[in-house]
Amino acid sequence: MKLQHLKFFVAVFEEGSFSAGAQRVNATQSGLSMHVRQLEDRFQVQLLNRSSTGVTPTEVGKQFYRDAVRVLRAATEAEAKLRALSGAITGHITVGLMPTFTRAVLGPAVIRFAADYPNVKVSVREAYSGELSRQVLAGELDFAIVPAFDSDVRLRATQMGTDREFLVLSGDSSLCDSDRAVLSEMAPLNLVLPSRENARRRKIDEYLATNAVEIGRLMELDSMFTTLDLVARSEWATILPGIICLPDLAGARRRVIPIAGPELTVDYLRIEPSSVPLSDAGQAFYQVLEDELRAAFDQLG
Amino acid sequence: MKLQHLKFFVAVFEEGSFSAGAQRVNATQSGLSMHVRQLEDRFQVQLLNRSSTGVTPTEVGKQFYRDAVRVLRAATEAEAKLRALSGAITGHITVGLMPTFTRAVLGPAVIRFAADYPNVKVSVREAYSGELSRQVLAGELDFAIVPAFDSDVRLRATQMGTDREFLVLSGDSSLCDSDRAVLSEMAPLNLVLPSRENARRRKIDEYLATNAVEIGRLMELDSMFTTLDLVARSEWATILPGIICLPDLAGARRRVIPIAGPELTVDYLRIEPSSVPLSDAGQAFYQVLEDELRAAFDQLG
DNA sequence: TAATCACGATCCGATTTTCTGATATCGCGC
DNA sequence: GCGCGATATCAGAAAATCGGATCGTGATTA
Repeated sequence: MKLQHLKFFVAVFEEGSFSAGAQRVNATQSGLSMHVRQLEDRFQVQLLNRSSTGVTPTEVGKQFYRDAVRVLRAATEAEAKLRALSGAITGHITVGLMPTFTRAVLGPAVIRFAADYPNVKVSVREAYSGELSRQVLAGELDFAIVPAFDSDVRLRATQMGTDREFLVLSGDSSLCDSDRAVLSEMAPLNLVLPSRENARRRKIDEYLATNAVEIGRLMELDSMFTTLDLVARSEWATILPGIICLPDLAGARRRVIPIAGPELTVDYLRIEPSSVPLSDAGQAFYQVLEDELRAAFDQLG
Repeated sequence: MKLQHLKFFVAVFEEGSFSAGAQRVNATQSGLSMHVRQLEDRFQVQLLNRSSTGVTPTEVGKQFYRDAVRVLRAATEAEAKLRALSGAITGHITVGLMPTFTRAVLGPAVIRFAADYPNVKVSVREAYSGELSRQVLAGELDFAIVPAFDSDVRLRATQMGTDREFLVLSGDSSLCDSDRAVLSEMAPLNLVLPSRENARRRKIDEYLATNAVEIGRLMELDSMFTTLDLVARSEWATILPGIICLPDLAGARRRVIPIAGPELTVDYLRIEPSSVPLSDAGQAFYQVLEDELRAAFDQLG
């Protein structure tokens, strides 16, 4: 089995088509067909069900996909580190992160990055999404991670992952005793939320409206730490993405309950100027961030 | 970069020689030379220092080695699972484990194995090493994991890993307040140890003798659970391998202190009849065990 | 000091694998 | 029944891999 087999299979799997997969990896459709068939023949399994409209994975195919991406991830990481150690990756990158990232993801990421890429200097700016996209447009940042994307042709956006939002209460609050928070069925909440300039806020407002959630009092607070502190020691509640709740999951100061019926989610996007490609150093740092984000998701389950 | 590059590099690295590495992977010396050189050229790094007596890795080479084995491990695991899912791996295997393994490693291992290899039935027998090697010789076990190896031509042994031994005391004992236990400098200990038939015991006796450790009273107990219970609620102490201490590291009932000055270690070996090759199912189960052992080592640090 | 030995680097021809582009085939909707 | 969009198949070209022979180089030995 070669890496090529895995790479091609993953491309077909993700695109749902041999032809589309071939485009993505700059190869021919027949090449991919052969490779996947070789895998199936060698191991005597069916990975994909072919039809004239494309392909759908079998159960075995889905499981193998997970293993395949793990292998590919490890391989590209090994390559990246080697390139870094050769001193080829160097420079100074400046990235912007939404406050969510700076609590649970940034810490481990910078530690690993500093060790693996000794020749790269990193500067991190923290701000909300509007300000971040402005800075990216102004060329002040190599890239930024933002929760939502106000489409702009001058920006290129790539999806990084999807997180769930959680209801956060003080540890001794009696407002909710279930392990899923159905907001529309709860007593009117006193909510602390970020201001309307915040991209997440807009999505939350929409959710509250469409799901007929009753709100008691509303406080606007654009400081993450103050919000967390306030929630811990009062009956005020707030709504936060999963990755920022991680440190609270174990502790007792705050209770963290997934929002259900229906779920409320946040998408994390990377945005960068569409005119200039991301530097090697920037890509490397993004890789590490993404990796840590994935690790955080795994902890959330 | 291809898997072949990694496989060849790892072979050369571990054997410390191109020629020896070539033998191991059934290839020619020139082939390995080319592959490693390609890696070095492509990434502009020096991985190995060549001399006429063999090769020694550079710092970069050592780091890359770690990444390389991670990739290869992931790849072989993916292959194994695929083979398993095809239903090709089937049968009934019987393995023998020393009691150490049944506490921290066996649990996770059987859960994973049952999920990944639905067509294989596993039976586990628990016994001390002498009894286990007898059963392997009698053909009653596919393989066994034992702490030491009384060389016997009818058995093939492969090293699985090396673990440290720890001194285990009750949680409120005052016998040792350091985070390393230097036995020769401590007050005479009351020790609970397995009987002399146990292979670990022989190594412990040797250690106590050569390091002039003073022993107070000695109790022989061949039951792991009774030993743990006794230690928790009395001033008796015992000596146990790291992986069996894992569940105690967090708790307060027992204190677990690494033995130092010098270290005391255990080697885990897999033994099987040298006349018959290990079945695919047996190899698969061993892989999972090894993987969990490695995970346990990682937790020990 | 010279012969020997063990090892890695390099070269070249034979072989095998891999990739492509064209063509055949299939299933579905119209 | 026909055309569209999809995959499978095939044969030739290109590329890589492999293996044996040869050369250079240190360390060791007589």
